[in-house]
Amino acid sequence: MTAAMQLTNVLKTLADPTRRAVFERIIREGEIAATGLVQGSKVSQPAVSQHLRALRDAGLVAERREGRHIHYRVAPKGLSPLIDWLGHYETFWAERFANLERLLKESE
Amino acid sequence: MTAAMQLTNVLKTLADPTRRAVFERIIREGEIAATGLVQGSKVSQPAVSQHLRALRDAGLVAERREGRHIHYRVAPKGLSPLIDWLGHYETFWAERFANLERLLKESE
DNA sequence: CAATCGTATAAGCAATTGCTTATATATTCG
DNA sequence: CGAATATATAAGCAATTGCTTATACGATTG
Repeated sequence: MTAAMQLTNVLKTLADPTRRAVFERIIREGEIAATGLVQGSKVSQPAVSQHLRALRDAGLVAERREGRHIHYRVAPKGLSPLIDWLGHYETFWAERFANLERLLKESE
Repeated sequence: MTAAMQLTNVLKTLADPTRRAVFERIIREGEIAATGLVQGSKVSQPAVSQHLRALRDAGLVAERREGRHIHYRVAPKGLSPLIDWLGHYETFWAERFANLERLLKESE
């Protein structure tokens, strides 16, 4: 799996609004079971399950089983391909992202 | 057009590897005509043209007509929806992106 | 003007995507 | 065990996507 492919995966995964909403909800809740995500969702339980699978495959969330429930939480490193890509081209949009490269180095 | 929709557009536009390659080439070249982008591309001239349209619609590139040629260049502000979104959730992946929010404020 | 070059659009098509309903696979409880 | 709960998978389908070839448009040149 090349870096470009990982980046493609992350971008595709976040590009769907419904799936991104699931991801953002996991962020806000910190940790939440799939049931909780289904409640208040516009789509069905299988749809949510499929989105969770996509998020997991992209490395954007991690899961923790607890009895019948599976609790999902964000895996911040999953965003690395995106952050790294932005940082790689930092010099080209220098004004807006002047310090991004330095920031990335600090966070290693 | 809501912020979420703009973000979706940017993510979808960058998620295609061929289109992203076109975007990255424009970044590297600084300014380049569509002809130049077609040369060395794996896909046909119409395909490149369609990708350029998508990039322009997403606000990621700008164009400058010069005779028969149309020169494309990056529009760094097109990435704002993505940067803003990352910044908005900065507190949740605090370690890796510790200073992103401050960075964003500085670059306003 | 006609020919040519650079670019865009149209139409069609195979592949992918995101959803649904139906069903399967855990896991727990009585 | 059997029933109930939590989640995943299967199958099917309409919509979207990215490509192609063919054609149109726009600007320059002779």
